[in-house]
Amino acid sequence: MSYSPAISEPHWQQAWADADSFRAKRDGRPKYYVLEMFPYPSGRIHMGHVRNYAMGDVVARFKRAQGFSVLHPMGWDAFGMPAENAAMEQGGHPRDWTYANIATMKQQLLPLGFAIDWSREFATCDDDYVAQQQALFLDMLAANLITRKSAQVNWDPVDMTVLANEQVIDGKGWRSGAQVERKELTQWFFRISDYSDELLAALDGLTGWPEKVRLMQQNWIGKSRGLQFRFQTVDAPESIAEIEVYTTRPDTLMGASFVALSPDHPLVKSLAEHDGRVAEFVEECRRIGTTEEAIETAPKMGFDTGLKVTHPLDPTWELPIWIANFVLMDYGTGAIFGSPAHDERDHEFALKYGLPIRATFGQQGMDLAQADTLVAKAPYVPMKSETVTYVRGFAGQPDQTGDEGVATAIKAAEQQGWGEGVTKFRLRDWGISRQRYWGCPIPVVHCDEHGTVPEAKENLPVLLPRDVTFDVPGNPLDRHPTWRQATCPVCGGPALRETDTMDTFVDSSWYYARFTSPHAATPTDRADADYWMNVDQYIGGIEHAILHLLYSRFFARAMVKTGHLPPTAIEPFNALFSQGMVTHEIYMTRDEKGRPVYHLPEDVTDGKLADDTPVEIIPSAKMSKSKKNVVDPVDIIARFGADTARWFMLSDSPPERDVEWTAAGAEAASKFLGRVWRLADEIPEGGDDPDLTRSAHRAIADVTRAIEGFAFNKAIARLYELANAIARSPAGGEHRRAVLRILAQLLSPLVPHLAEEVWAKAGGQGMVIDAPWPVADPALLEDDNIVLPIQINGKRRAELSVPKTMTKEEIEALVLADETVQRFLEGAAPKKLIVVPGRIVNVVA
RNA sequence: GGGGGUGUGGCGGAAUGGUAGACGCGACGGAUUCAAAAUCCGUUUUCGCAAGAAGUGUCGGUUCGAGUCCGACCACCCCUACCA
Repeated sequence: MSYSPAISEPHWQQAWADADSFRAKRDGRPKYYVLEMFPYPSGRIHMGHVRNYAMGDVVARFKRAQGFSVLHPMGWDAFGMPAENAAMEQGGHPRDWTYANIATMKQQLLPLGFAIDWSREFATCDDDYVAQQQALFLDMLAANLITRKSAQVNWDPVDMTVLANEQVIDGKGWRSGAQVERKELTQWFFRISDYSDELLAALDGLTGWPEKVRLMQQNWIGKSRGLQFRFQTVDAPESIAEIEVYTTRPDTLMGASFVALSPDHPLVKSLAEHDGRVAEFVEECRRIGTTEEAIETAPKMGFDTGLKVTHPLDPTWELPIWIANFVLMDYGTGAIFGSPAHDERDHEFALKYGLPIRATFGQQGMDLAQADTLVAKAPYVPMKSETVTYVRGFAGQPDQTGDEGVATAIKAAEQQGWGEGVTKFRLRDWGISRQRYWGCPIPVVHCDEHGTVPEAKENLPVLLPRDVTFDVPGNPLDRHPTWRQATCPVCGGPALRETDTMDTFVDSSWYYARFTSPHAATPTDRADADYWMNVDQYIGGIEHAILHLLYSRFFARAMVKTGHLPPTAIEPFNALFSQGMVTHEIYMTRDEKGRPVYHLPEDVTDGKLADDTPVEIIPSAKMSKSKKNVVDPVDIIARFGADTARWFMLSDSPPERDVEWTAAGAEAASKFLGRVWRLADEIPEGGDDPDLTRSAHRAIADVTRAIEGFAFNKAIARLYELANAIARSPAGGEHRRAVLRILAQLLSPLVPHLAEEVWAKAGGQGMVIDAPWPVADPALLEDDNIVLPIQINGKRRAELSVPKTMTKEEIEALVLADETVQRFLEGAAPKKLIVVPGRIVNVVA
């Protein structure tokens, strides 16, 4: 008989299901909530899913064995554009496409044997989830966490929808790849920027998060301290009497040589109405901003309005007002003053348009002429912590650091009453309106009399109409003959429904909370939320380091404010782990025109195709359909079983790093698991082997530590060692069985099906999944005799086997008597003799 | 431009400042076999027959002792980017 995962894996999965082993229960035990980022139902699972969920499963099973009440749920991030795209391309309905994909993927996921509480499963497109998300929306609206404002948005002309800034990559839509246009629309916004400071400050407390992710969030929030003030214009139309600017370098104000407005600035719009050339220039900026290469190489472009402002420190000094393409409307006030001496962009702009370049400071000790020379060809931008000499300063000592210069400049402006120190953030409000069908409808109506009115809670959910088509671009909700017709909850009169749906990031911003009570008639059940929150361990890809995690942190705050989560859940994820990708070599040939043709791994043997054509092997990259370097988990499970896939995904590479899938590695994993099975299948008679007991206890200690430290590759290395030790050991009978039971327990989080087989064969009671995690006996972790390496001048030259209890003096005597040591010493006494008990000896000759 | 990270055998990777290369892959040798697959047992950092010597990107430093700590440099990777 031999190991047959195709039979045993479904058997044990059934046994676990029969025992309802994975249902999360609120009981007296301490709880543990482990969550992996839920998948988008694209249609098939891939190796990345296997790796992600295998890691979560190890944690879930390990904590379960340690006596925790474990919550380990699974769901589907089910709204989003691919469903609509599929409907456009192949016909059909997004809803049908999505639920069919969910069914397929669930059938692919189940054979992996994950310890998931499937009774909590939901999809974000379920009517129930939509209902609770809308209830949450109304509560947030009432709590002033949502606002509606007109905003410049990124418009994707292909998908006919608005994109968030972060969904625009190099000026193109992240899904469609189309050039993004600017467009003004009234949008719904979550007021995340109200929480900028708090979201930033709270990062310090997230000690269970990778430093890297915290840093990325910190940069994204982008806090800066600067001065805000108004320039008075000279002889300008009344509508532009003053221009408000923001600067982080107010200390360079005496080097100002121009004021520049963003092309999107409201003042520019009013100027454009009177001056066709302004309108033309703005138009040109927009064109440049959205053409192919422009983003990288965009030249500085400016337009002199001919208008002037007066300098706040010298009313007789006038500066020209320009419009410049490099000034962003989204940041600060959309207007700046240019100080070319100490800013690269301003310097480039000044050189191009012949504007003056005047230093405000130079290297320490420089006089005015030297400083001006210094900045003539290139700007001087030292670290703000560096001490410089101000030659055109207006506040503080001539010699001070940039930081001091900024602080004293702000102070002076405030004292003189013409400006104030302000803190700005890069983080902007989160626009959630999408002109799409397949998303959660925003539950408001527009009434002629009462304006925009929230839908009444008793009228929820506002569900999507099913009878829609996707034969033309744009939002089918706009075209629907009756869906928009609604009743105003205030006056009962006729009203029109909002046709925008929510950004799908909204759906994933609170699903972790919903899992604590997935069937509650409110967004959460407080008793459940209080018990299960927070997520103790969250696991997912680094690609969500900023958006998803930041939005989730905002939502947790919003849910605390609206009473849906306890205040302790304000940071919802105690610990975060970012796992690496699954990669594979790429196999390529070229067609007659030299274009690359990619080949699937299963079509390549020994670097050749079936017809003997050699393929070019390109180094590993993330598995992707376009490069055809994909391995389908379904095929691997069919061939080797789930445990092999799980084992290989966790072995070799550290979890945070990329892992390369290789056929040889998968086969090796399968071979090892077969070997373990045979070890349990053929248990010889024989006696005890104390060395084996020691090996087992060392393995318990090491594997436990490795799993706790997310070092699954190291846990696996120790399990190889234990299996090898058993194979070599003369132990037999009950002693061998006892050690095999320990092996089964240690294997169970990683390869749970095989572990049950081994447990059963080795005479374990019940199922290994119900056995408490073993604890190592400290007395068995060390040998009575230890091998002490002897270094001479720091190089290992000899070794000494001594009893653990031997004293330092006895060891010293033995070392000096050692043949090798004597040869090196050549009769002389050692300069120094260092004995680190139980560790090492170093002889300094 | 800014920020972060990583450099260890043919490969993936181990090493609380204390025997560098655990464990695995691959390779090589052997056993078993009519033969092969599977399985089992060895060897496998480099140079050297050996004794031995060298060795963790480069150069320096701290230390009895450095892959690990400090400084400079080189290379590669990732993120981010006109943020005033």
